[in-house]
Amino acid sequence: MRIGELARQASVSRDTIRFYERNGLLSSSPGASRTNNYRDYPDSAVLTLELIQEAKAAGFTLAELVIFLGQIEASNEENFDGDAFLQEKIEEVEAKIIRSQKFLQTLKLTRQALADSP
Amino acid sequence: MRIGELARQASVSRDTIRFYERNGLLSSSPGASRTNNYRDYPDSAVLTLELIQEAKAAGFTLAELVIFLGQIEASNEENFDGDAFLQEKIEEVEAKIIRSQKFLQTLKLTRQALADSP
DNA sequence: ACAAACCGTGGAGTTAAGTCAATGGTTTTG
DNA sequence: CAAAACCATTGACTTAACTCCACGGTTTGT
Repeated sequence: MRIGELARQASVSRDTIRFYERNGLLSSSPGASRTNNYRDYPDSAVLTLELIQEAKAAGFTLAELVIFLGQIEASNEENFDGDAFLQEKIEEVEAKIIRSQKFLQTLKLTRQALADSP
Repeated sequence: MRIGELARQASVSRDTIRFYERNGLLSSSPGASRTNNYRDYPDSAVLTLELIQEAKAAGFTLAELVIFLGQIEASNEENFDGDAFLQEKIEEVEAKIIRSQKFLQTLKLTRQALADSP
């Protein structure tokens, strides 16, 4: 599919897609046409973009995502130890979720206090 | 307490504290001394800074935090409706936690796949 | 008393993650 | 077949959230 369609399906801008691609988070084939040089994306690119949104929500930077996505690629290659990286990131995300939940609780309590007082 | 001590206790830099204060997330008394103009913070500032870290983990911007902290202040003032704001933010944070958990799951599965394959 | 450690202000610089605009091709559609 | 819609590249711009530096005053430890 072409960039506009991908942008619609994944709810991100075309500029963002090109930006991600420049930074190695996504790739496209050069397109079969030969009269143009439009990017051509596989359907799976939608999933990749969704994964990126999830990762960002979890506090990942794009640089970390590049590593993570590379990890997936390399997972059937030999002697590459991404385990330490993954373990560390898992702990970071867990910690972030805990803090987010604590803050969510604060938000809810505040709302309650506001509702009770006026 | 003075800024350096607060920085240590809350694990943020002095520059960050001054930056937050410039942006209305924190306030200090001018200090009793009269021979200097060192900032003086109440012990509660540590808690405020911790709250800020939680809020950031939950995806709040500092601008949103200014509103939220103002909301707390205003909670015993009359006819101010922060409820809509709070409700919206609660939903955003809940959504963000869900996405983070999805991504956490992906991280764990990836780690498992990496452990199983080599 | 004097060096080390601390504090203040002002302003410049940095990084991440986009976003926008200009220019010029290509495809689709009425 | 022309207008509308799409695409590419380049490079400048933006915003948030810091971070650093220079300068000069203050406190504290020895």
